[in-house]
Amino acid sequence: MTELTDKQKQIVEAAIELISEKSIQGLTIKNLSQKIGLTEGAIYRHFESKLDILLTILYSFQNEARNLLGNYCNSDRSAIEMIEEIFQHHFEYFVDKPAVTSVIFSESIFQNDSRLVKEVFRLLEMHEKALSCIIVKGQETGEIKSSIADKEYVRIIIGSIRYTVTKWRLTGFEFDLLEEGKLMLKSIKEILKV
Amino acid sequence: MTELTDKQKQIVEAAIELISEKSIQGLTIKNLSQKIGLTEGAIYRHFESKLDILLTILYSFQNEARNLLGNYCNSDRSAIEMIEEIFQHHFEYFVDKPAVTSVIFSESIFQNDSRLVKEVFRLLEMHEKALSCIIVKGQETGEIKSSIADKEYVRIIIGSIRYTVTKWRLTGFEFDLLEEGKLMLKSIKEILKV
DNA sequence: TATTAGTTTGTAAATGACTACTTACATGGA
DNA sequence: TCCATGTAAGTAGTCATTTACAAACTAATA
Repeated sequence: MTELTDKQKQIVEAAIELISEKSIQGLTIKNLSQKIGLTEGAIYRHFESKLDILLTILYSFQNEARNLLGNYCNSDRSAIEMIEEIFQHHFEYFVDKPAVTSVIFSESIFQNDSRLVKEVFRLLEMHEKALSCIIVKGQETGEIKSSIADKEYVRIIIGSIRYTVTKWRLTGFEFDLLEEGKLMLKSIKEILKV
Repeated sequence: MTELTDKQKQIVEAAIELISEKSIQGLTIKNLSQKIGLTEGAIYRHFESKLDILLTILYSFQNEARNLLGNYCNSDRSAIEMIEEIFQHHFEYFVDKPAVTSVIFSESIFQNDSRLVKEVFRLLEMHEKALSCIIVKGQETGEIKSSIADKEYVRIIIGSIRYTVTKWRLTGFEFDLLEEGKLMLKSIKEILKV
């Protein structure tokens, strides 16, 4: 978990792009080295193995999620406002870096290694916990309807986002994800309110 | 789109299991032939290519979906009752054939071929259309709340199911999917009702 | 300041295992 | 006899990874 060197960051970024372009089969050491303009051997000066690269990708996503989600639950702001903010941040992030969605919404590409599956799962759990905490607080303050359990809200919110982004990816990023996100947020708010 | 021979069905089934066990990388002609107890060449007596096998898998899912979903929209039954039935059928089917979920909820494994992506997308659209039609009818009869658009309901329902099944798969099918499905259905009904 | 030694980062070429698929040949039933 | 179905052994290519070797930069030393 030490800091990454500039070269390592460059490799990780190229790896994410490769997965996005040609799915996990496109992530080969050869493709990777060509994208960066090095030979294959050079990659191994910066990472022990291909698995090491994939784990590094997942760790970096975990870090970003930790930084973003870490403080919401201790805040006293409006629950719905915070959910709105998380929505907006995520969709803007996806539009900015579409390649990332190919990695974090395609867990099955990691299925062949249990360590990778474990880290993908951890990433999901971080999001679930943060959302759940916000919702429970909103239910306590009476801001969010209590007849539906927090876990059910989490399922609906994360499920809807994932499905929308998956379709966006499958259609080649052709529709306006931000617009779609606004529509989704509107109906989620309708469902949350008392 | 002709009927499949028994041997072809056997190969398709083995292919689905292989994908489930070791992800798409596990689906090799060698693994496939070993699973069936033949040599690699024999596979090519029944399918032209590996792509042909994958397309056949998707076509068979499309057929099943067509058979199941085809008649709901012309029916005059209660919309919520029909949605309940679709829920139940899907979850029972998944519990019965867990390997299938690894294929139909992991579109990214087909990303490397545009023909495969197209057929995956078709499968998604069949489900969306059927659900949408049921919901619109339910809204017309006043059975379902109209303040949320049918497309939004579809997003929530399909998204929630997909997310739940994905987690079920990632955790090695360890929790009770039928039980989880009941919880989900309860909250979806809460959201649908006027 | 110039030289040396050590470390980092690169290359080119090879390794052995695996990939989808093909070929020439064999068998067994209609 | 012929056709469907099988086999064994190949093809040509790709895969992750390793090896031996060469620059290039750092830092200490003469």
